[in-house]
Amino acid sequence: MSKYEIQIREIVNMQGSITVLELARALSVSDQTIRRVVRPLVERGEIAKVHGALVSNRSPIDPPFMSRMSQNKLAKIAIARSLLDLIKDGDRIAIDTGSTSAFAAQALRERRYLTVVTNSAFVASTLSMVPGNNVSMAGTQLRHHDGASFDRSAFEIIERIHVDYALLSASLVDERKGFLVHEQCEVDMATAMLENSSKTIMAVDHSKFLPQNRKPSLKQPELKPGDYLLTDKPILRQFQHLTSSLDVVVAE
Amino acid sequence: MSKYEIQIREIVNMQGSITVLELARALSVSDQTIRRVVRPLVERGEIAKVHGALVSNRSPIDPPFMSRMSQNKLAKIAIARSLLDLIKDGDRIAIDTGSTSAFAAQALRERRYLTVVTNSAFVASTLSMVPGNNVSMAGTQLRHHDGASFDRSAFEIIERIHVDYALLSASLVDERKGFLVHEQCEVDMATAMLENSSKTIMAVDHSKFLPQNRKPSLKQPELKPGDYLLTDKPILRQFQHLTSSLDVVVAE
DNA sequence: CCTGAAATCAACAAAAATCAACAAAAACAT
DNA sequence: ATGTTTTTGTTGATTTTTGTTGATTTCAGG
Repeated sequence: MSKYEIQIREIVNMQGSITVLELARALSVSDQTIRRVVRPLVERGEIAKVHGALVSNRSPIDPPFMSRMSQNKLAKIAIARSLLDLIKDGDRIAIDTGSTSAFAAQALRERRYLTVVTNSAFVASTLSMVPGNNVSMAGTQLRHHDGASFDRSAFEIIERIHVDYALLSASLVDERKGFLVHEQCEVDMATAMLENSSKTIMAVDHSKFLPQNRKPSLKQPELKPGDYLLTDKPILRQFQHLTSSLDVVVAE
Repeated sequence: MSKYEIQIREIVNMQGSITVLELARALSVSDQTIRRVVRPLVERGEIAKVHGALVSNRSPIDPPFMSRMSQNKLAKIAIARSLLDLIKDGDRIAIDTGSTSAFAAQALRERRYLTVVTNSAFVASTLSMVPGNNVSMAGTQLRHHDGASFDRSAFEIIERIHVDYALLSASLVDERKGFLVHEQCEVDMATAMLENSSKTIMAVDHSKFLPQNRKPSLKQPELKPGDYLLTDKPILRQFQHLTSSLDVVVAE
């Protein structure tokens, strides 16, 4: 059994399909290697192969449409996978909204007996289906942008439940100002989650370190020393002062 | 099976229809290639083709993972589609939990400016993504069985919002006792929705009229004259006394 | 019923993906 | 260290897919 098998299965099943070349690039190996390690997988019927690509044989229905829209799928899947090294069965976790969290929720279906509190209807729906989980949806009024709630009751519920980890994200990482998002309500929610958790996990893929068209301006709450930063490429020199006190996990 | 199949199915089902040329441009391949790879898809009946374009033959998008579990997919899709004849843009609607409602939510994505209140995280998540909708998730604690909430706050929210239609379902239709479900909390929720709506729509596929292994015993609240019954086969003689005062819609 | 525009089909050449075999590199044990 | 095993990348022959061309069919409007 090759060391890539788990990753490949994960990626194929999450994405629904991927070309051999894309996968080769994603894992930084040659296309021939992909073909080789994939062969036993398709012989065992775990995934299907067509000329040029691999397709999941799990029902084609599975991948959530949110994920399809999103950029940097592979990076986010990698980050979601590395999250599984941190979160164990039975952990309690608060999860914010956003596509990174959507992938995280997908991955966390592998875990059992989680206590989850989230303001994202998508995350809540995904994880509530797992037997043994205890899922709380925080908030009532959902915004259509991402199906998340930021009303007063959302905050009340977040503040009522103390958890082991808060899983947060950001829209942009700025060299000077740190982790930024677009809206004040997101900052407030992140603050509430952070204050009611033992540790915070900030998940940002490498694209968040690059300049963007629509620039966010609001600063996420300060992380504590020992909090985690999950990303998919090594931190560049000019950002390292932001992450020096953090446990940086680089997914690959 | 071509590597484009998943994408094509996704796009066609998502959009409802698309021309061959548009699809060719979308995937940056030639129109000829589209025609070639589409041929097996329409032969297998997965999508339909007309001169110049492809059209989805399913409800607007692939049913969710819940549906794999669920029996009678086709019946439920048919019922969901006929629901679209009742519900118009801008309507306000309360939706209960269950697989019938999951399909209904999928179908209702065609409508805009809906006000939706539901105790199902799946329904909330699905409909909150539609731009223009106003979606409220009722309840906090989700049960893993179906991602629905029946806690006190769920009832408070249902009772706070008055809607045009309550969309309810049942597990079994009994010749003598009428519409039955398994749990008291479901009856309570149905009652709350019914009391805070102008009209009630009861959606039950024909299998609910047949005897079942796991027999439910609790009676749903009484429907009002003029309420709707949506089903997929004509009502048998012995059930007609239950439906005589109702508007019966038989989907096909 | 006829006609012109658009869509489809059939066939062939070009491009891309696959496979098999070998050599280099990495991992392993002795 | 040394030799062995395993894995990986490369090369070139083979197969599959794709785009193009031109002939044929379908559709809408007179």
